[in-house]
Amino acid sequence: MLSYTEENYLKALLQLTFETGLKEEAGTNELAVHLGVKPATANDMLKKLKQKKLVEYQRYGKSSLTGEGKKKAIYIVRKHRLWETFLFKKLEFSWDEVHEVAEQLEHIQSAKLVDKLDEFLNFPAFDPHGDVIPNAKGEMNIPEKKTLLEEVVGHTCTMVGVKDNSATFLQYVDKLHLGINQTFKVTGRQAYDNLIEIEVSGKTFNVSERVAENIVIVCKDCKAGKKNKKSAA
Amino acid sequence: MLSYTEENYLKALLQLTFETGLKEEAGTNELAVHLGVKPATANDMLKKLKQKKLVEYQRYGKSSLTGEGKKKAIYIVRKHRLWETFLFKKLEFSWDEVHEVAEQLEHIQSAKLVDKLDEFLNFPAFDPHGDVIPNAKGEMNIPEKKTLLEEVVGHTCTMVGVKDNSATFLQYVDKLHLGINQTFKVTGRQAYDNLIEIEVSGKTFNVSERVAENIVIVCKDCKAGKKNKKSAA
DNA sequence: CCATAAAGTTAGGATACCCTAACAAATGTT
DNA sequence: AACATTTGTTAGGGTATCCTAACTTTATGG
Repeated sequence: MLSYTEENYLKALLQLTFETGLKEEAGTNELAVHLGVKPATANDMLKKLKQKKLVEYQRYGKSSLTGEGKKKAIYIVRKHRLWETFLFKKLEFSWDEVHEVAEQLEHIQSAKLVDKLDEFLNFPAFDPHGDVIPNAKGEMNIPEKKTLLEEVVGHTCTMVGVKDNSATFLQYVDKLHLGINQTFKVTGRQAYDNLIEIEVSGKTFNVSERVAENIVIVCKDCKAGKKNKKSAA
Repeated sequence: MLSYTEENYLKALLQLTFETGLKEEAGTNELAVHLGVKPATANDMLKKLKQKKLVEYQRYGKSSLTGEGKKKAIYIVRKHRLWETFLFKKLEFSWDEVHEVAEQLEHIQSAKLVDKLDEFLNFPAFDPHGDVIPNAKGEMNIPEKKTLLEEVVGHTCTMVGVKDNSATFLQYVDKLHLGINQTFKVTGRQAYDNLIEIEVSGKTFNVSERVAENIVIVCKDCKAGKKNKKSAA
């Protein structure tokens, strides 16, 4: 059983490496800054987590998660994002309020709770910020985000966010039967006025370029982004 | 801000005094046993909580909560029982599984979360164990429990539990449109066969004595039980 | 290629919570 | 009332997490 604090270090390492994308390792200072502690403190914990075989660490070197450490970190992220989704969808929290509370909820220990929550929310793929929710197997594909404007005709995509947060825009989005986690198909493009034709749960709409460039989506039909399975080293 | 541990001590004191009913004070050893720690540890904490003016404590004396301490303890109980209700009603946990997880969830800090959860659950009055959930004002009336068999005709009562946990019985209860937190009225009693007539959300049913003695209720029309408001000393 | 800056480490100390062991007060028994 | 038992307290120590300050290693750049 990991402590609250140990879990936070694992999550931080995940965010500094795989999630941020480019790097595979993180420095001690960098980690300390991320967690709001002093380098000396982070150093202590790195040694402890190395003991537990959750982190790869060597004196004066960069650190990274082991397979096991990564698996645990992804599980914490899964819980965090499921709770964010719960707060947003069921308890009417706004997207900017969910993070703080989810930081606490992510440490609740109960496998059954996580599974049931996932089911209760209907197995959401993205959280209210448009970030991927790792599935029950610990798989977390990070698809590339783009706007609807950039999507290819014929592809099916999922809305994960908006660029315009105004009430007017959000109401319009709602009218188009769109919303976070809503999956739909781009069925065509009008040659004359460039309107984008989409099919959302059986209904067809035409969307202007102005609107399309403010809708953030991911597309599984396009080349997949980085694949971050728990098994990846 | 109270620590996780401090909160547990306050809750324990509440349970050993007001909740259990008879006593107004608790001893150091008693408290230690309740929390699974040694008396020396409980002693340290009592001194600390006295400093914070949450507990009344004197060397070699019994301890009790101050008004402020009691208010905080009741709030923790409120959170605990709301989470139990959530797990039971929304996530299909059984009544005996909810406690352990709620022990963790009760420490989550977010006033908005508590309010929204309460609303989401439709302001339940009782948790899955039939215990009263303190309301948003910190009021916690502890009504006397009895069986439906003992209820007076004309009174309105709320089901808070069952004595028989068999599937057969629970299904029957369901058929009568009854369940935890369901409020209904006892409208009559058939002189001939002693069946009890109740009115549940507009529908009328006749219940046998056999069934009635297995349904635990509380009645607000009968003399109220102990009233434990946060303001009580 | 060496001096300085940046990054990382160690030692020693603080606090929160828990323990054991020895001691002190209160209670109960006759 | 005197002693035994129960109850409560203190002193001293352990672990986890954090800190500061002094130090070492690595990286940088003239």
